[in-house]
Amino acid sequence: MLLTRKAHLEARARVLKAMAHPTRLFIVEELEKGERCVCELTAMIGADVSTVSKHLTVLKQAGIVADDKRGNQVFYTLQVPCLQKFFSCIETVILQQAKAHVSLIRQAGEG
Amino acid sequence: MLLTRKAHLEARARVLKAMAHPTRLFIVEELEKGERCVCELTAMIGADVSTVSKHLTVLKQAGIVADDKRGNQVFYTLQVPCLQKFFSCIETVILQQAKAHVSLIRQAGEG
DNA sequence: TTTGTATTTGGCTATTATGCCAAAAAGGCA
DNA sequence: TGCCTTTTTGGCATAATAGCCAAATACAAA
Repeated sequence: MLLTRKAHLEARARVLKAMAHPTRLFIVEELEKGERCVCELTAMIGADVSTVSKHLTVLKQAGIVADDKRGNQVFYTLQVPCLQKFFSCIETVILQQAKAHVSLIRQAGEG
Repeated sequence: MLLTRKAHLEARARVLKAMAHPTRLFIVEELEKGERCVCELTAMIGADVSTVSKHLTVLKQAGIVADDKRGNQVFYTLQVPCLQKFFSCIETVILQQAKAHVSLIRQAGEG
């Protein structure tokens, strides 16, 4: 074993944490289509360039994306090959949550 | 579509964020083996009961676990059926990260 | 060199997360 | 009822995160 259990849990948590932001999830989804430079992502996201740059740094430090400087632009690419099954798991949670909310609303209506 | 894209990204981020902590990942892994009461989890984790209880609340609000009160104990169960493929994806990121670190160390040694 | 574009970094503030202790709540049992 | 166990909640201190602006850096082109 390369990692103790605690270290392994911490490593997993770091990766999850890096993904756990709407803007960073957007970036990840966008990069699934192909590489994008910071300016393209910034235009799509509509936040300050510095904010987008910092989000990209978070993803990069987690090993989720890689960067490639060409000219005065920096292109980012996805380094994770398995996002589809990753997110299909999260979808089940979201669906369950939605169902639970509906149940609560119905209960409230009945009460 | 039930959710707009932004709302959907936020929903995904909420689920990921709820998982993005070593202690909560530990709880999730433990609950894969079966239901556990708060006192059992607390004994294994070695933090204050109130801390563990708050972590469980986070997981519950994200729809990842459910609770069942029996007597004066509360048992928690996992509500996510697909963790194995979920984590196998994260593992690839962790492995890539580890390889990247090794490369950096080698480069430093050569320099 | 000078200017312009693209990106990162520093600094600041506001918000949120974490973990402990103390106290409250809820149930079991004498 | 009174006491014990289990769990949650409130409060607090500390730390981390997010977003913006301004400044620095890097490269290209005139």
